Amino acid sequence: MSFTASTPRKRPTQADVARRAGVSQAIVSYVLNNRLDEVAEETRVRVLEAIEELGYVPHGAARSLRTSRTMTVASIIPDITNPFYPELERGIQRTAEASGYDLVVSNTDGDREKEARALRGLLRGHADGAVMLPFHDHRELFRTIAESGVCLSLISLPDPELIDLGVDYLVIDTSHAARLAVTHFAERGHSRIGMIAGIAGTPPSDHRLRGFRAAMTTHGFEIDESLIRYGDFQEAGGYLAMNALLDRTSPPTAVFAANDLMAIGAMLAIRQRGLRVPDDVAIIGVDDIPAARYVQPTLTTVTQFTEIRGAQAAEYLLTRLAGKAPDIGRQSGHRVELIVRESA
Amino acid sequence: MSFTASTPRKRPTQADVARRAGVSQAIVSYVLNNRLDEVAEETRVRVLEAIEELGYVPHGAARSLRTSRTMTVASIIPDITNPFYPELERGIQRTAEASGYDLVVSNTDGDREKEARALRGLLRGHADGAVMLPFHDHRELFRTIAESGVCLSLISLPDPELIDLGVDYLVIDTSHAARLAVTHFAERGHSRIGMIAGIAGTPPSDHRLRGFRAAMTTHGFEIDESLIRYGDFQEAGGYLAMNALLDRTSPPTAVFAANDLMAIGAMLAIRQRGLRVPDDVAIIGVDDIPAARYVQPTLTTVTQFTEIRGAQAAEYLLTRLAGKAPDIGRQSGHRVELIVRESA
DNA sequence: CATGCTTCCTTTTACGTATAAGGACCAAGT
DNA sequence: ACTTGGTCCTTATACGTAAAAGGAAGCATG
Repeated sequence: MSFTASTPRKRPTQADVARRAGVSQAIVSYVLNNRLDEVAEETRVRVLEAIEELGYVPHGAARSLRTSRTMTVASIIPDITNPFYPELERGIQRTAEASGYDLVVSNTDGDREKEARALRGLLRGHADGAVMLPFHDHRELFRTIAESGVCLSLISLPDPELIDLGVDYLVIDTSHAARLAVTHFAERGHSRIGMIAGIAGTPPSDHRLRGFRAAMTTHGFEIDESLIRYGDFQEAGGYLAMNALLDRTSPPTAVFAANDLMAIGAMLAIRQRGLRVPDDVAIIGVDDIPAARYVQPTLTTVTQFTEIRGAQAAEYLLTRLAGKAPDIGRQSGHRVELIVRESA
Repeated sequence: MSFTASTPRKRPTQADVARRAGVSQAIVSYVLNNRLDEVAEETRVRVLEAIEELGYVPHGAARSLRTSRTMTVASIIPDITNPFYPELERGIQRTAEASGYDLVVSNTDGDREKEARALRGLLRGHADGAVMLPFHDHRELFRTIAESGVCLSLISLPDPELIDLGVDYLVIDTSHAARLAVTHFAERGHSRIGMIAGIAGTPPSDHRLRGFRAAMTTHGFEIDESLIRYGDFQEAGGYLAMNALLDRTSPPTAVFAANDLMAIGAMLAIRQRGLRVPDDVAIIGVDDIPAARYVQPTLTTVTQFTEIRGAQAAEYLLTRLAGKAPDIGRQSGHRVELIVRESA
């Protein structure tokens, strides 16, 4: 194997630029950082020309070693293939880029160990801060991270101790989504209502399940535990869970799914049995993913204003990075809203 | 605003660890890099204990300044909200993580300037290499990047000059996808075939359009230019384009959409007019996104084996980063396959 | 004419790491 | 007794940058 073809021409440094412009390295640094008072206009032009000619580009690692800022923010989310998250992501990215930050995305699959791994990456100084939607409890790690000066903006229920450490929260109690769904079902005369929860133990599933139970009780409906099934937040999980529900001697007339993907999977199972949505079984999901508008029948769902929320979480982070945030973490709730389409 | 609450306890360095363990900083570095021959077992244990006690974590920037390796790879893709890309992404991530690399995702919106910006990020040394699906031509920038020693794995048609510089290619000529679609339509007796292309000038659109024209000619069908419309690769674009097609006095009996999202949008437009798929208009898409299985009717589409392909592109990159690749860039084509469902 | 103030440089330092180079000590070989 | 060689350290250096500190010249001030 010869190495004639690929001669990684070493990239120029400020020192190279300085030599070419006939000044010291410091001057180049001053020019790059716009310390206009430090350098004469004529010199500045000469330096800029040298930069152009050599194609100089600052060395990120060196710069952040010196400044202890990386100008990147991390985004730690469970599953990019679930359409909910890219939308969240897009909101985060839009906001981060507007402030000149790069974005690093880590996909955790909702796996505890992968979440921890991504968080430990923060300790290595990969990013100045992170927006995260955690599936698991990482209080200790969060603590260490916050204490080491990395900013955090979490999309979850707030932890008072972490708030004290300056962690911001976008509170995401989607138990209310369940309430909206059950109320809607009730208004349409349903009382035998089932639920397809998500992965047990994860916040998005647990909150919605809790809200479901509360709402059922409020409306005076009996909660039949056998009408509560669990899925994997994917179409397949909704499909399987729905089939299990339909196999019962008295299946539910309405089902609330913890997210849209599972709702869509559930509708498929219903149709495959020759039943109709919403006449035989009504369905409501959560998230309002783009596909909700394009399935047949179109999906009634609870929107969380996903992209806006991502932007908001990122906004928290960026103001904090800019030093414009209070010492104590902020928190804000969010609106959820039922979008009535054809499925319920 | 007081700063008592947030006292960013400065993170410990190797020097701190060394002090605590009663050795020099160099020894700590040796321990961390497993230079077993350099340090006595007893000392090693003492150092490890000190690391544990202080919660030392290596400083990424310092490390990569020293080693000129960042242990991260970048992934530069047009649109994370299009379900096609997260799947590609997942393949890339799986492969990268298996080799201990972190992944940085940049979303370009297919925008020329954003693509260029992400690429310039590579020059700053953000990553050791990148997997990219470019929408635009960046030959000069690619050249500079490759010459500066950053590895590239591109998902596009190969550029001979860049191949010489060691850029790997996953060739993605989806013109063949169009051929499969047209042939399938022909077998079902269609001859008045339209197409919903994507954003004009982008490779995914142009290739498929070119393939479409070629296939139409092969089958001896007349190409009615007014039956070729352009969309934005989103449902909305497909919806609008299909409406335009249906407004014609003699609409097509079959339509090939450049991707599944537009195909789904097109089906919605058809249904809204009280027409049926595939009886009145047959539809074929490209990508086989998850939703293709869940729309009604289910979508006939051409799969590109997306996740596998992402993994393959990443594989190219990683072997190169490991120094196990030939100087000259590699390239491989890929299989595409028609998946016949209900829409055609 | 000393003094201070500007203006615009240069020199120097530090960030945290990896590693080359050098040194101290001890056992073994001649 | 002196090299020789191994083992296990320490010291020193470089990576590329930002910025503090210092210095030289020119000009105005008293």
